[in-house]
Amino acid sequence: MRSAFEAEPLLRAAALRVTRPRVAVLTAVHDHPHADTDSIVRRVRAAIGDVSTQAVYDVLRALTAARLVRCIEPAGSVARYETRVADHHDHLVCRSCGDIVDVDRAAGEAPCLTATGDHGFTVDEAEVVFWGLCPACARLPPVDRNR
Amino acid sequence: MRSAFEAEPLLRAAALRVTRPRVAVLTAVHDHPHADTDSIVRRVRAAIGDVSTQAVYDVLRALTAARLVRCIEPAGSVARYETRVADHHDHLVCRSCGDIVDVDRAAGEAPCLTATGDHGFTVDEAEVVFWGLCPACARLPPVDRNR
DNA sequence: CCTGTTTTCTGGAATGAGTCAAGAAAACCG
DNA sequence: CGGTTTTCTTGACTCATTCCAGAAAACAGG
Repeated sequence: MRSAFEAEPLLRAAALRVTRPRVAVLTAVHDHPHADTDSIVRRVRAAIGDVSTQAVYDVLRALTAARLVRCIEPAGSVARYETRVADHHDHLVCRSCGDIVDVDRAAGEAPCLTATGDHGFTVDEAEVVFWGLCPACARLPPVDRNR
Repeated sequence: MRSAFEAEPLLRAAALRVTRPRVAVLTAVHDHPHADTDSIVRRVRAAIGDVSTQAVYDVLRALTAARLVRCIEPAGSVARYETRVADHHDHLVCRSCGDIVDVDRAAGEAPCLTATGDHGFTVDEAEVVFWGLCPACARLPPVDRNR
């Protein structure tokens, strides 16, 4: 699953050292949005051979800090990552199979729920998660992932 | 911190057996909204003596299934619980200290971000989390809880 | 291109929230 | 009061994630 995606320039632009694990992780996340750490580890190993689990965790943390990837953690799920960081989109999560898809947020309505009575908080982000069932799970008997 | 809150009738109304652990857990969650499991365990033990950790987990699951409490899991935080289940409110989370406060959602604007292009999902809930800094942390040097 | 400095990666052990399972103990029904 | 069913206890266990110390790689300067 080769992609024309070029990880190296992105890493350099972010002032991050270019290493094989980093290129592989960034590419894997780009090619498989919403993947969890474990599947990223497997894809990275398939791509460049042995890589320690720790390295992947470190890389994901570095990439997240550099805003090259974004970490999403829906309730009841492990951490997942995506490279779509430029725009502000939200997520749709299937309660049954855990599948996640992006939903564009119509431009103007960004923080449409302004925190009235914000208790003095300085709000910098409004995160929206839509919960429901994906088409496939909707027509199957309820599997009940009790969450 | 005795409260006039009566857990027993709520349990009965939900067709749940009334046990000391259940009453204690429900009361603790009511009195300390957004508490995590560990602090609930400690409060319950302070209230009624020895209770197994497992019992608290079981009770919280039962109460959640019965919709007497709601479980919230902001990214980077352990599970937290609240008894405010009737209305639909959102949460404001401090990036620094993890503190959570409720924000009322103005009536009409419920799922104001209608999932346009919903990929065929059957959406049943829109969850909104506002991220920022609480007043106390806002005026302190950045503690950086890197999440 | 070689060397030193800094950052990253390896390997292995550890942490901690949460779960599983089997039997003992309570609740509730009549 | 029994009998049934549900809940609680105990203790082992899973699994994502983190910590640590040393080895290896990347980059900057010569």
